[in-house]
Amino acid sequence: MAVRTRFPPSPTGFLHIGGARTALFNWLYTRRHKGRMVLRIEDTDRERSTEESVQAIFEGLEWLTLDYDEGPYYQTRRMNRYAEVIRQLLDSGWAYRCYCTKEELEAMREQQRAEGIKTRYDGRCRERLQPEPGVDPVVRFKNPRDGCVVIDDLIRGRIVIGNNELDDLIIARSDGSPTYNLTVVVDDIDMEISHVIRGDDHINNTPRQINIIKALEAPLPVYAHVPMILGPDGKRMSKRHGAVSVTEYREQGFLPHAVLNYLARLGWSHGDDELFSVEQLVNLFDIDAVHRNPAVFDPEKLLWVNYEHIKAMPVGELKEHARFHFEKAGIDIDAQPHWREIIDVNRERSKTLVELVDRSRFFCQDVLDYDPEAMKKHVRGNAGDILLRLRDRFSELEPWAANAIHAQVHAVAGEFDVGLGKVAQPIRVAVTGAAVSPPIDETLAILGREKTVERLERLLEHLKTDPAQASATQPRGS
RNA sequence: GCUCCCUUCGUCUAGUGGUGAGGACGCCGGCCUCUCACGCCGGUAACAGGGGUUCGAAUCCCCUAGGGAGCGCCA
Repeated sequence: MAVRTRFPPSPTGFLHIGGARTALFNWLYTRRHKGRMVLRIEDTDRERSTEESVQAIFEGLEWLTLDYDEGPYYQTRRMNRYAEVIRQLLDSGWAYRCYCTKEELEAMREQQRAEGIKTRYDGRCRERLQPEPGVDPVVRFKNPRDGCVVIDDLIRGRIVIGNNELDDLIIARSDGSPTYNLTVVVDDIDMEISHVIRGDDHINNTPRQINIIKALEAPLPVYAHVPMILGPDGKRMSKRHGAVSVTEYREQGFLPHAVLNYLARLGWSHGDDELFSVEQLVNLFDIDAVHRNPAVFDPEKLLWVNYEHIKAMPVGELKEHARFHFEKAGIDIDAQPHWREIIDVNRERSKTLVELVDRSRFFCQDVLDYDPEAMKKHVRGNAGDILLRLRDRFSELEPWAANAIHAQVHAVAGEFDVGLGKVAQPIRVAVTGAAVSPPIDETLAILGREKTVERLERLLEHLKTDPAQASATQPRGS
């Protein structure tokens, strides 16, 4: 059987992490089985659907590099088709008009709750012969009363639901517009969907949809219900759990393939393996290895996966992904002659691209002010003398390379009879404005002689004009 | 309330009748060390509970408990 899947978001918000995983599973399954995936925008809720959401979904999918083979189809453009099917169901006796008012239905549910039974429509309009004047009727599907529906779910196994648990659901509103359970069935049939892979919050809808498909005498797709992603509180992921919009992860400096890697491992595994490229995912993923139980989203582990991807990615590619973040920081990374070294030296200490940019900043931009804490801690005592000596040595150092710089730093430490920290830390403050950088010799080598000397001098100047700081001319302990 | 689904370390998971229950993230020690980070070594920590079946159950069955989802003229 040719595999045809679909990803059917409703454009009532951004593409969130749960939807992204559903899209991913569909995509992986489709690619793995050389099938075709269709994108379908389920926008029949005119009240809540927005064009911005449609764009956000496209953007999210594109960022994640999840492409599709057909579509996007819009349900709002298929209204005539739904009307036709509703007509057909009415004509064949599989559907009927219901004139119950909302008040009447609410009273019925109230009654049922009081009796402790499942709230559902009791089918009271099934036998109605005369229309109720002044009421625009809805159309209900006449669900079978006997027998049961069997779902052979690829993930859950066999699920059996008695028809007596189901009620006559509304397939057309009183304004004639179709509802979800009708449109999804019609579309899946028309688009010849072979595999329905969706969140398990849809399990309860599946038997109803199967009954409609049967009434339409169409072939049934294979179902696979994937477990939900839960927030740290064990509840279903939602807006209040923070960054759930996929594009938010881009903002925070995640690599799209790292997000995919992490998402795939939520509910799916391949032995003890943790890190996968997208290509490996496509080759290894299979739907029956997906678990039945829901998974809690762990931001810490996502960070780690991201870090591993940052380390493994070719530097040129990494630069392209980081460009967005460099630009936000006002840095033209392409203008940096040593961009390659800057990225390489920082990537292995950065869990996100935002952090990579932060750590790269001082290489690309002038140091304008000094962290007071760092000044207090490292630029004191004879630090000024040390910096002065360093400035002199560096000015004529040849060649300007990490090992030569290393030797000078050691030599100066020896001359002043201090530990390496007493030399390296003041340099860091001068060169970065704070107390953190890669190894000082590499850092200076990349920075270049000119900027190094310049920044040493600038800090020396700063010390002269700031009497609060320890001065180069004052002996220690005075 | 009713229906459906789920249940191995805090989290993600390996495990399909015989394991000292393994890995990963995190966390805690130690080593390394010019800061940060890495790396290395070590440690903490789980089969929800109760009944069966079996020579033997994390693995099979039942019950209980807990969690999740659904019960719309939303999708």
